[in-house]
Amino acid sequence: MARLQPVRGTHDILGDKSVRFRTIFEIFKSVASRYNHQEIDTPIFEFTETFKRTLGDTSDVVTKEMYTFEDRGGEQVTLRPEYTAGIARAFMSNGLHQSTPCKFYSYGPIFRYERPQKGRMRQFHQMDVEIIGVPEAQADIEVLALASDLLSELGIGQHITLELNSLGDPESRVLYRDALVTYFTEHKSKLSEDSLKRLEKNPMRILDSKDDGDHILIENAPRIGEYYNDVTKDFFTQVLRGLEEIGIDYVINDRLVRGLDYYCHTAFEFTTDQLGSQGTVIAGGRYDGLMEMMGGPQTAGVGWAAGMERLAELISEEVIVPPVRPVVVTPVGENSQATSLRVAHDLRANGIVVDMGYKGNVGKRMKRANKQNAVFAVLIGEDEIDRNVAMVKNLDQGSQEEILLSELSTYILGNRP
RNA sequence: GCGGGUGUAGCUCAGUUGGUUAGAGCGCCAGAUUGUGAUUCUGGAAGUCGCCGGUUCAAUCCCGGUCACUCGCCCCA
Repeated sequence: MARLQPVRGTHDILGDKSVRFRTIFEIFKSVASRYNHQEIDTPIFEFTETFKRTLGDTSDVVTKEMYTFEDRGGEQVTLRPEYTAGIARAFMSNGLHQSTPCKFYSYGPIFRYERPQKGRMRQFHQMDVEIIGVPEAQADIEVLALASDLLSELGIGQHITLELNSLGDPESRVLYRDALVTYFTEHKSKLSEDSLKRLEKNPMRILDSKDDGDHILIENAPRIGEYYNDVTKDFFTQVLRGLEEIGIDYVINDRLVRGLDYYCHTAFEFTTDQLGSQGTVIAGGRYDGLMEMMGGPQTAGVGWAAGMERLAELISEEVIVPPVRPVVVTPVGENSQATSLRVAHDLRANGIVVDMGYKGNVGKRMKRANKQNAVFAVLIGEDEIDRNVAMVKNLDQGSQEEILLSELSTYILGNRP
């Protein structure tokens, strides 16, 4: 047993979990399609450079969380730790500058070497949405609306808060960052150990600190809003107006920052208090600087990623689509095997979900059918074969009646709940 | 990478202040019921008490290590 375990931080998806995943993805697909987003599937691994370049050499993701290895040809490759870089790469590889705007959605596994805990795994799944090539605020609004629609269709909108911030355009952002560094450097002695490190690597992260001592300092720290230039103010206002126009509630959180370097302007998180300390369910923002950072032409982009595992814990039971209940064809006696096989095949050809009672006496097979949550058991014995009928038992009601084989699928299609 | 908790049957968990054959419920298998499920009754299988080492006449229990899970920090979906 010892080694028959999944690798640490990975999980099998089956049974109820699988049903939840399926439901969430179907809803996601339908909402994304309504916004005219197209599906894109990029490889689950890329050259390590692709992520290093975009995430920044000092980010935690790059320094300690990537699954990186050398393949047999000596290439350094990495299992994707996020979606955006891969999609941006695909955008450039396929020369899509010609066909902007590009609106994509995607879904699949993501890998991060982290210490597992509630709501955090080493292999997990994200759904991703991107609009590339639209520098206007309408794209931000649309992408937020898509997220909001998704959450409400999953039946969890009321438990979730949209937190929103503007990181400013590059000019504002640099000014603010400098102001922060100056401020915190003056108060270095009072900063927590973790925040001292942040001061070196990612000063804006200090605003996010959970340390009580830091909180007092943060209270009096410069506010990002004071450093917005006109471009930033105007852009942010457009986003907020747009959200109000379509009735999406938000809370401005000027402490909301981003770990990744390529974000600017809008940054947002949809959060809940129902998942313990990993409360972010969807997160994203605008990344106009990304493509240039990767060596391509300047191209605007905005998008988000949603954590499937986290959504799966929240999704409302009413929304979950249970698997289709089967009809179980049950041969009675050796001589009815062939006919049963033919009947099952025929029902399937008519689009009915059919399973077979494979072995045991009739009692055994009925028990089996019941356990499979079957709607009908179709019993076929020599008796029935002689008269070209089947005994169809309704397992919910306990009633049964003989049906002509030629009318079997019509009967089932017409009488199933 | 750092800190806390847990590890007994397929699942959820009791239990042993160290002492013969380690228990329950659910589930599973079989029978009551050889052409009729869900209820009921009867019986059965199933455990290297996570793994390695130490202490002891004796360890599932105590000690050390290790692995896994879990909660939190860092960080993030």
